[in-house]
Amino acid sequence: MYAESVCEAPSSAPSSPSPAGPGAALIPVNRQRHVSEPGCLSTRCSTCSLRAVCMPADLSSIEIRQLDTVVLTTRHVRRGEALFRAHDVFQSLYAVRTGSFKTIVMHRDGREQVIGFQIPGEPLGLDGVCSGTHSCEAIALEDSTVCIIPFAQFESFCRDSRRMQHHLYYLMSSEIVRESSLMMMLGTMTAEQRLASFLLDLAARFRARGYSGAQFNLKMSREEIGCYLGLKLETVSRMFSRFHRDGLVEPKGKQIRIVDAQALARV
Amino acid sequence: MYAESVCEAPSSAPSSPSPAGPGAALIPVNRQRHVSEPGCLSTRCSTCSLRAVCMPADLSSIEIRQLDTVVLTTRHVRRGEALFRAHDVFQSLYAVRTGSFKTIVMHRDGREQVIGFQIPGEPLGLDGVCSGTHSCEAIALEDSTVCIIPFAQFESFCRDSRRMQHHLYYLMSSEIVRESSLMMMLGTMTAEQRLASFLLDLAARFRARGYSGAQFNLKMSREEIGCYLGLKLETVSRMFSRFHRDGLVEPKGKQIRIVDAQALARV
DNA sequence: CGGTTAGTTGAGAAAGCTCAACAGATGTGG
DNA sequence: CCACATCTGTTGAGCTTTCTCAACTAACCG
Repeated sequence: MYAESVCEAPSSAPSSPSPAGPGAALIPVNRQRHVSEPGCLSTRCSTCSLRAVCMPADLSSIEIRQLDTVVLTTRHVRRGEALFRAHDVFQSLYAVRTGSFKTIVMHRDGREQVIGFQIPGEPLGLDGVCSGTHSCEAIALEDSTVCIIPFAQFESFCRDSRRMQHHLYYLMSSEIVRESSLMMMLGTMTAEQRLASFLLDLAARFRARGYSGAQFNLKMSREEIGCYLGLKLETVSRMFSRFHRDGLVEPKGKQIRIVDAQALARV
Repeated sequence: MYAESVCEAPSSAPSSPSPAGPGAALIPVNRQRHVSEPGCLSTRCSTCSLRAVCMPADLSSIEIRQLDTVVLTTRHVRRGEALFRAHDVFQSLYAVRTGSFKTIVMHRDGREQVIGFQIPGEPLGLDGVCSGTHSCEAIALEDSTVCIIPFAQFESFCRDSRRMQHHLYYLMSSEIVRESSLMMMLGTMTAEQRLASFLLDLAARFRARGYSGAQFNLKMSREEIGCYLGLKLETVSRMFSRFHRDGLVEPKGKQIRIVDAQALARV
């Protein structure tokens, strides 16, 4: 996890054996026995503390109960493993429960571009809806868990619930807007500005989840950051050093402390 | 228009007076009187030759009739004018009928990034769904016409028709995928490769509409192309010259002839 | 027809890349 | 628990690509 104070399976998860093999990593969740620990993620949407991030705020209790019947399973993905790969058949959307992912698109010549980093509460797999196969791949940056949202069931739920319907539109349109502003970054910004806006974006997302926006752990390498920002890892490293020298950020390897967010925004 | 052989209001449109002032450019279409000319765009979806590009292929006749009751109006946008601007309230999706558009996102400091060029049959406005206001703006590259798809009505139509519902998902997800591959381009390609893939993409889209993929008119300036590709206009111009010298493309100003598409794909 | 805009080309500057050396962190097996 | 290997990150030097600025030409418009 990025922040220290998160309660579910923290760094013990990496060493604990995955309940299912890498081939069949679907783990059914017992919906009756599992009771959410205080302040923790539940295995059901109805009691999950991330629901506010992941689902619309104004669901009725009936809708929430119905949601529990759609989102029945979770899946663990070990660090470095893929949740899905390009050309995999699209069957489900996913929501990050714990851990984090990168999504990448691959050019035929092997070049890859990281198109996003996903942290808890964020959706994965929306790219698969249009063609029935995924166009990008999602790789876990650390041992992670996702909720599985089978698309067929979710769709029929959406036909019943206008709010859910809207939420699905919302998710897809948000992804469109997110990617637009990323294109703006790639097309018009200097290396310095790209890294600054990356850090501020991450900070805002952590803050929205109740974590510190001023201090967090990057789970991705300098190379992955570069791949996301359209830069080489050396350039990313240099920019971190520059921010450090100028008193904007205190990077200790992957541990980042944002010292002067205003200045970072002005870069 | 890009291709010469398109029948509806060709280059006469620019000089013909807009039926409504620039402020209130909504033009009601009389659904009964207007009959589609042979091979031409109709003012109704049921008889529109672009429907195959714009809507799902397998609509029932009932659905098509219902579509006619949703898409009632078109709007003319003069060259350089905006169909919508950032922060405008989102009310409708649009489909380009004639002409072409660019969509741009603006940074607060005035920098702008072109995030797409839209030609007939392509959707506009999907960015507005998530927040209720548009995040980008759509500017006509030439005198153009769009079909107006009021989102509220379209949504309720989608609740009745699973095919339309799917199509809306399809449109949004396609936009996500399109933007991903654009990010790949901006993040990993050289100037030469960017221009090559831009030309090949345009060619494919024209071909899909029955126009020549080997020869077409660019309605956008070198500067706008640069803004899309994350390059300066001089660089775009130099790359055109290089392609010309190498016998890949014959550019005569805005008139482009692709001589060696294979080589272009190999760049 | 003259003024304006769009496109081309050249020369020099700058940002970011490549290659290389090195330092720290991490992990592994003895 | 240490030694070694590996991986990740930092820094420097020189190079490449693209940008900037400028001059010039072509196309377009009133």
